[in-house]
Amino acid sequence: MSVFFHIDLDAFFASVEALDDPSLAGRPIVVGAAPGQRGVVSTCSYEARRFGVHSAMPISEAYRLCPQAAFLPVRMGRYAELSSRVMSVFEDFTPDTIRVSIDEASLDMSGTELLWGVPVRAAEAIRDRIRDEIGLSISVGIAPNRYVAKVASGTMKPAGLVVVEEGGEAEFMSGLRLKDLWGVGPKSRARLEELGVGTMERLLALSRETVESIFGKAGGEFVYEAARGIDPGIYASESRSRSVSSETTYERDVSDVDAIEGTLLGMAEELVARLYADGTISRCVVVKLRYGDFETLSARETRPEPFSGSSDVFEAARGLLSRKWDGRPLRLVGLGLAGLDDGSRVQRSLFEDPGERGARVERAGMDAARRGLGRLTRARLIPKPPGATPRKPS
DNA sequence: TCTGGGGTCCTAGGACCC
DNA sequence: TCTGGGGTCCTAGGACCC
Repeated sequence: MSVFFHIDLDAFFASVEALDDPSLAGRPIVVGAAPGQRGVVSTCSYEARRFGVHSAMPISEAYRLCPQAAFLPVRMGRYAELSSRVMSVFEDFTPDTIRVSIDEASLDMSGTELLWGVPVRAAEAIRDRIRDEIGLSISVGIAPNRYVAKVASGTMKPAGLVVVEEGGEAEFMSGLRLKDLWGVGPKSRARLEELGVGTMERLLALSRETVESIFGKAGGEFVYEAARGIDPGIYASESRSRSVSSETTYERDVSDVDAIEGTLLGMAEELVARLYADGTISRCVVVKLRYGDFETLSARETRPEPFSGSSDVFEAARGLLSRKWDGRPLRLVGLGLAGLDDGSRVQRSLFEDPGERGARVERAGMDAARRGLGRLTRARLIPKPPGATPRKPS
């Protein structure tokens, strides 16, 4: 018999802020952009939610709804630190722990009853340890598969503990609202509603063929199975990341090409450093642009051989920018490296590449930076883009 | 003063090859 | 005049999630 736990940290970023500054406890907390800036709410405390504030809401609106809240910046490093401690508690209970994101994990607890007791007891033990040792609150969903456990964990937040017994998956799902169906977002719901399918009950009445005709083969299969509590395999893929990216929304729209290229160069260096640190390579670069009216487009280039360093990436990005950008002021610029590979097959050609010297110099710079010897920065990065300061990547 | 940033996966069309 | 079918790679865009 299979038993999976899905564990979510409640209002994680906001809870960490309250933990680190007890004077905030019980107050509305909004973590995200500063009021007055361009940006959104990243996470908010339950006290702030009572005012209608929620994740992804424009910060200006959050401020309008709840001006008395504590508005705090995202401190990703601190959250990552606590996240690791939480994950290692999970791993004390089962080595089969998948870290789904910074604030959630999926645990295979099958066959652990002799060690930890029945699932509810085990969940309580985990909850108590996270509370006593770290000071954070969790919600747990327990179910015969990872998908239903995930959905269950979200139905009684905060501090929830929801158990779905073997064989009860379909019934559990049928009692939910359409919006609780993980993987079916606003666009898909709107589509269903146009077709008169506004409830889970109506969705369950549709045949597999009908659902596939609405969402296509893959999407339809997902929705059909998910609605019945059959795990569509949401955590099946391997965890190695397939792309890295960085993007910046300017405080004011920018049309100065030097400023935009300066942003891209900084991103190229950051991304290539991450690739080196992970020992991966990429042959595909993507540039993303967003105009003032929110029109968003992207351009990409795939090469036969991996990029040899950040100048290589930057030059490709510059080419894509000149090809795609029409000169209107940009709200956002982004850079990504896709199709990541561990490089084992192409390692030789990478080292024989003429750009290799540059790459080696760059790696030396990164190593030096890690040893605290300071970082070699290209002159281009030093002057600030006039008229617009890119927000610090966090 | 509306609308972040970092990811994943899917689709659809075109190029190209056999 | 009509004109295969499959497979792979690539590109651009979009939906979704945290």
